[in-house]
Amino acid sequence: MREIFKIVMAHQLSEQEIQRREDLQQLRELGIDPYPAALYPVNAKAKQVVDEYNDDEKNFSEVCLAGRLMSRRIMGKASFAELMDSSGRIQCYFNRDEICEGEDKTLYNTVFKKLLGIGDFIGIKGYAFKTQTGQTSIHVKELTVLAKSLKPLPIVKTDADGNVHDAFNDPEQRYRQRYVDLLVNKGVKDVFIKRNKVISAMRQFFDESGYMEVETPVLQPIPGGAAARPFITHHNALDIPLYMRIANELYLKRLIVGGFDGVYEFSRNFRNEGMDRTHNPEFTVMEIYVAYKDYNWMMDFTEEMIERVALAVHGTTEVKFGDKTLSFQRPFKRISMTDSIKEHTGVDISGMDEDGLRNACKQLGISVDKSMGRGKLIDEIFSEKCEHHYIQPTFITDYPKEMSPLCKMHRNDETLTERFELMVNGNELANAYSELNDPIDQRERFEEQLKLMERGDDEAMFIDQDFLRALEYGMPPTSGMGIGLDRLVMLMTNNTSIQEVLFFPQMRPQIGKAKQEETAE
RNA sequence: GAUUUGGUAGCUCAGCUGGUAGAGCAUCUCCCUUUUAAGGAGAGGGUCCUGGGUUCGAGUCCCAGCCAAAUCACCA
Repeated sequence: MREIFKIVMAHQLSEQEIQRREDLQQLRELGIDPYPAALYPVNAKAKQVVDEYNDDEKNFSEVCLAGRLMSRRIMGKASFAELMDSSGRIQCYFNRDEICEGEDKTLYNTVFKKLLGIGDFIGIKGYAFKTQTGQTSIHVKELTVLAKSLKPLPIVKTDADGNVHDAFNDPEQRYRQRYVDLLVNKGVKDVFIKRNKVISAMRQFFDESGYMEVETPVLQPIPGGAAARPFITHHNALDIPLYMRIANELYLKRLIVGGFDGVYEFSRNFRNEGMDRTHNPEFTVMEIYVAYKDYNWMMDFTEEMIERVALAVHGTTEVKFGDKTLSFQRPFKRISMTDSIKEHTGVDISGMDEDGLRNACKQLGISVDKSMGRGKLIDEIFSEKCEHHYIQPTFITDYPKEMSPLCKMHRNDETLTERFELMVNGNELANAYSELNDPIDQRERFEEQLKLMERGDDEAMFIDQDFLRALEYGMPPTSGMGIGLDRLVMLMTNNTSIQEVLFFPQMRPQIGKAKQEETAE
């Protein structure tokens, strides 16, 4: 904290920042509070006026708007300016003798022309009209300073042909100062509005279906439900280590044991692993568990959910992604993992043992190591040779048992599990099971994970004794599904970087200057 | 973690084989009552990411470091 504060203090003010501080002081000297406390009685939005103003009706005859001043064209006693509020921008016309009715022209000549600048919040009262060039504008009768801005905003302009001039496009600055990015770059806000639509569409679908949104612990004594490296923290009063959740699966299943028919959670998960364009240390997964269902039912349910999401965001099931068009119209293609591998490699893995698989991998040019068990080997073949073929939404079903320690054994084949993953654009989007509810089988699966851990697989799962105790009380047949929300939003917003769909992606702190300060102390 | 590319004014970017730091927008001053990516004219503004080195001289060349992006490896 202190280090960050020092960076701010050490920062030297630029010419423009000094100018703005002087303007601020002068406003105060004129008796104008640059940060007034009183509410401002806004009665319209910029977009509303632009969309709904009618020159014949002369509606919006007493309009009151507030927002940031985003551009000014000052021409002597008359000026045009752009006001931006949450809905968009509208042009405003200022006339010296109309905003200053008496002899004193200070409000126009000094306050508006000299002391206000781009980025400042102002309030205006006036009436809507159309200029000679036909642009809907506000004829301003009254101007109020609402908040002074001390830093110059980047000026991004779009011309008549849609070309963007002087874009604020350095990704580092855009992510570190997302507030600026949101203000000046068109389309950034849209991504997050779409993200919100994705979430609402899912929530609405689940609620309509009668399932309940729940909250489960983020701080967990045993990080379970997935194979990943957790963040470790410490609770002082209890004097125990705690882990930030890597998944919420085991807690949601405890709630099914506790008698709920269906529970879901938008779960912020944390994994202490690498970062790249598809991985942020914290990310969001939606998980849902429904009693008395199986994975076949869940495939139908997932299809419907995704179709509804696409419709909510785009109004159609056809979604452009890069140079592809993805179709989220039901039903999606379904293929078993064994058939998929057969189709793309010609190898039939059914009944093959660990050595056979290891040889198959070698023949296919896939590198293997000693820690890999049967499941991991099959997974390697699939991800190397098959996964990238599935561009359109496709369910891959019936994964090998060793890869799925929380999943129920397949009803027709003991070496498989009742699991599916949904592949879109060559990547995994969702993952679902007929959940394992046999407590003795579950204990054995955990013990196998323990062996994998001993062989050097650092992703193997920990044994959660309390979860096993819950299963021993009895869990009904249940199907569960998890979907990577950030990944889904990426697909729905045509983004290839997770940072574009998170407001504040994780960044390494900038400390260069602070270090110098510290050594000087 | 590896490789590649980049970091110059508030923003976007030039800056050649090493020789006084440049442009557009923004800012400031002056002029101007319906303009529109930018009304007209003029002026000011720099820790060239940081620290070393080579050199008479480094934004430029070399070394180390910091930050970011892209590609690859691992995970969702």
